[in-house]
Amino acid sequence: MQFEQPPSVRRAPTFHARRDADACQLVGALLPRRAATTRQVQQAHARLAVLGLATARFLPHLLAALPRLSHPPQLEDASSSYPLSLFRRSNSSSAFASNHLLRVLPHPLPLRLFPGLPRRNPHSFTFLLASLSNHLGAGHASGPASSFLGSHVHALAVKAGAAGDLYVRNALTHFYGVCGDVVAMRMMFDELPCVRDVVTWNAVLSGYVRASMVRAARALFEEMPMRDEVSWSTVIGGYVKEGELDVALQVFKDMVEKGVRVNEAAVVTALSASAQLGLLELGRFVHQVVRREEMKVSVNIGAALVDMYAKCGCVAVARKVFDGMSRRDVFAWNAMICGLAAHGLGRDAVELFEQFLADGLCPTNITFVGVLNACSRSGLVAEGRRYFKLMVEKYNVEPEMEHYGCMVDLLGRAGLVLEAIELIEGMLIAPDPVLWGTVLSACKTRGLVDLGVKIGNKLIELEPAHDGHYVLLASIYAKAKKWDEVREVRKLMSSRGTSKSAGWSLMEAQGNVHKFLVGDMEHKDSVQIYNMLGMINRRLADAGYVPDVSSVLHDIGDEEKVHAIKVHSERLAIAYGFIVTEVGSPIRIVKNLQVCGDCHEFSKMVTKVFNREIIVRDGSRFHHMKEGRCSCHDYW
DNA sequence: TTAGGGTTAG
Repeated sequence: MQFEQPPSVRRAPTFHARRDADACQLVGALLPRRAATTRQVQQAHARLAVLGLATARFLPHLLAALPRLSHPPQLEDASSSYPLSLFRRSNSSSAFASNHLLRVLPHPLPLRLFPGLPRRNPHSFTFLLASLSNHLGAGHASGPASSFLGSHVHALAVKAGAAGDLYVRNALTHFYGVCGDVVAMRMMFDELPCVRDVVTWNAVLSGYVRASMVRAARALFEEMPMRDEVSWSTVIGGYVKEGELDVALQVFKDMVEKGVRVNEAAVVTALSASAQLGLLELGRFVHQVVRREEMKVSVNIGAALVDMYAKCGCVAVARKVFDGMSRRDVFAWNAMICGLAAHGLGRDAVELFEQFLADGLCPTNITFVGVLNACSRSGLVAEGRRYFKLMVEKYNVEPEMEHYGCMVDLLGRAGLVLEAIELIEGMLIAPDPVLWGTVLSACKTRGLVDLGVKIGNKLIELEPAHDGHYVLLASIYAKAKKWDEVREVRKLMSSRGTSKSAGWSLMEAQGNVHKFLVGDMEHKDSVQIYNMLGMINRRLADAGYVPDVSSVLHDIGDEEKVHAIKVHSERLAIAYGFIVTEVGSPIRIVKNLQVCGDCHEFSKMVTKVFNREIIVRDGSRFHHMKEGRCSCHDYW
């Protein structure tokens, strides 16, 4: 890209930068304060040219302001080869331009260019290592080969006398951590204890977290002579990564209580933990911290809030946060689209997706998971087919197992079971048995006993340790009232040593989380809970509710089946909700498994008879029950 | 110049 100067400007008095700092300041004044885009840097370049300042002294500062390229430069593409042209026209007597070229170019160019760079300094190793770490951290192959690359750079640094530099050592420590080479990382760390700062400690901490060694990370965290907000957020992120969500939130609370400045990463990870738990009070606590600390609701925090509110049952609040965001990235859109889908608001999700496309944004594989899931939940067959085609043909997104999962579910639920089977059989990748499980589930809802039995037996043969297959097959038999067969399946299941995983329900009340199991007598208020449940049952019976026992798999008499159903964890949670929540406020429950057919009927009836709203998050979706109806339209 | 984070079907 050439910047010709008009003659009138060429005669204008020229600004002479006495020092590099002046040049840096002037270029800085032409750019946004943070994270400029290539386009913005080019605009600043044009203005410099107009001022007659597009010189070797100024250009390196433009290079320094450029974002990293994600693809190797193409010479015919002005914006991607722009860093190279800036570099060529820069002052080659300093390492500054070389270092920023290393930062901007994607792997493997920095590694290739490094030996031939006209000027280098100890910092150059840091830039090179950061480029390698970024590449590996973005999910590209790591392991012994990459670690070897690190030792190669390490050797070069030793030869250049830069290996003692704190920044270089930190970058090396981080690099080994990214490769997963914990031993090499630890050697770097242990070698020169005198050359350490908080970044060194944080690099090791993150190495342990990456290697899923959260215990080692915690031990190191306790041992650290200095900590900053990055140390805290790394530990919180580590616990979230390992699924220790309650510990993650406890560490976040400690961070707040100790008065450590809460940063964006800590908030985002704590929100993610609350979202995964589905516990609204915890999520609200994190949101309150954001407000109290007067933190800016950035794009990342906004997206995390949308996700949290959606996953904690407040899809309307999620939408409010989403609509109020001044800038939204694809993460925010994805969270909102997936959130609407999970709440059974398929048409809203599809509408939002259309708006997303109309705004000219590029959908990712996850956007399509969300929109296909929305179609499947709301029975939008034609739309689902159209988006699946669009995904492949227009957006070049390779269908992954998740997308097939949505499509198989979409077709199966709509009764197009044979088409679903055809789709699986025509797949280019080996189908996950889970897809057959989805078909099996469709056989159950559609009452296709023969096909279901065939697929169920095949699945049990394929994965004998998977309890879900036995459960589904048994419930297909149960629905057809074939109790002998139900007994057979259960016998087979227990002889193979598998058993239905225990279901539980959670309820938040007064800052505590209450967990219930089926027939649970552990709760301190058990007597009251069972009394309340008895009262609810009597009122429902008066209103004409008759239990449907077909979802109970035990080979016991009808009366006992009724009893087993009566004490499902969800009902205990509802009864407890009647005791501890205010009259008129909704009862929110989080379950690990899918809600059973009869509990679903029971809960709907409760909302009608007692005029209470019940919101259940089960293993995969939300049920908003009100006035005897559910947002899932009994379609789940 | 180095360290930390969010969205995913059944």
